[in-house]
Amino acid sequence: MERWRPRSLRKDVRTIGYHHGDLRRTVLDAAVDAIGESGLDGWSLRELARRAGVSHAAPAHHFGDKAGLLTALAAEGFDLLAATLKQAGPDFLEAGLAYVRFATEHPVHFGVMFQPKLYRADDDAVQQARERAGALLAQGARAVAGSAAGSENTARAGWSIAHGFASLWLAGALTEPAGSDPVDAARPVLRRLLER
Amino acid sequence: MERWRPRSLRKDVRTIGYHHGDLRRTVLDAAVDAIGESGLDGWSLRELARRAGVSHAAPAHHFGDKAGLLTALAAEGFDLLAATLKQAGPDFLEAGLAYVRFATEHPVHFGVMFQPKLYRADDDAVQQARERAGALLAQGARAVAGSAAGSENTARAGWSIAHGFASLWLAGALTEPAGSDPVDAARPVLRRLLER
DNA sequence: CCCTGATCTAGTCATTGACAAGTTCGAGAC
DNA sequence: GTCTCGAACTTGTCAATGACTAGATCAGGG
Repeated sequence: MERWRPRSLRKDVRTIGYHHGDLRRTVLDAAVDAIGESGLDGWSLRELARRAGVSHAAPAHHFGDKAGLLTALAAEGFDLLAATLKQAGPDFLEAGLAYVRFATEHPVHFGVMFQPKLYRADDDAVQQARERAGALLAQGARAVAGSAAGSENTARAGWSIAHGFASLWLAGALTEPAGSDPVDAARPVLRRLLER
Repeated sequence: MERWRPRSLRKDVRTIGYHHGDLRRTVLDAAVDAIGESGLDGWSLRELARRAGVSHAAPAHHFGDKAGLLTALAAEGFDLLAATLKQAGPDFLEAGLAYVRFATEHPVHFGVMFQPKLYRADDDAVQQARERAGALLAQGARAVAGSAAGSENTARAGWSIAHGFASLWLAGALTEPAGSDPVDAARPVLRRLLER
């Protein structure tokens, strides 16, 4: 976009000089935007660099390579999910709705998180964040399972129905309930696991 | 791999001459293999061409571009899903298990199908195949929903739990039930939607 | 025998991911 | 104040890729 200028002339504009200030954050946000617009294939590290106004190799310093950037995205996603679940509390229905809310509010993170082949799933930050979110998920699952026999399967059922609804919604497969709020649409569906 | 040879010398090996015979099928299969091995990013049209032993531009003739190939894959996937559901019959549990079986037996197709941004979802072949599969899905859903009020939501719950279980299994998120058969693992989970 | 359309080859160009080497800059040591 | 050092970023480069164009080959019908 903007032509390169000598350092001295650039200093005046914010802190955008040789040191960007928070390039990592900026590139990460640009990636979310780009992927959200064009899908998981419609972006490149170089494009993100252009959006951020830095050289084509700058992002590599922070993320190494493309997989590294997606790894960071996944880790951030699990952290966001953990935060959302924590806020929802231990009730199953609330946890499930929070899960759906997270997925629809952060569709790019959600999409990356559950495609381990896209990133380095064995990364430390990812694993730790995943465990934090997993613990909170288990908590919500226990609420519906109680301590009855087969509680494992009930927990899996809870996770599956929330995850499935969110995935199908994001895929545009549930167009019939119209463009209403996904969380409202999810409520009566998730309830089916409780009532009968 | 193999050097180019005049037509006369190549004819002896199968029907691999200027006309491959069934390049479309071959490339499609190669794509499934490649994506299965390296994920949705780890393949290229040129690599598929090399695997098939044709020039780097040959696949483009059949699919146009990368998205065209994935479009063909998605259409094939919906057809395969329809066939699997048809075989399972109208019972909800059987349909759900068939859904899971399809996803785990054709993980690449499944993964592509529900990421519309990767391909041309408005393609005719895709839409028709999607509708065929959708009709059979609705049939299985009706089995659990009956004609009660809120049957729409019950149907969505059925689809969600099957889709969610399949997705999580493929993502490696359900490692705890060990490497057992995914369909066996799904049975008690799907049942939770029926019993209580 | 030739014509036509489908299939595939060959050549090209801008773009990309990844890497190597050099430059700038901030912060702490002295 | 100056020196040093490491982190942040730039510049340059290369093989690989997607997409496009033009041309070659082949099969079948007239």
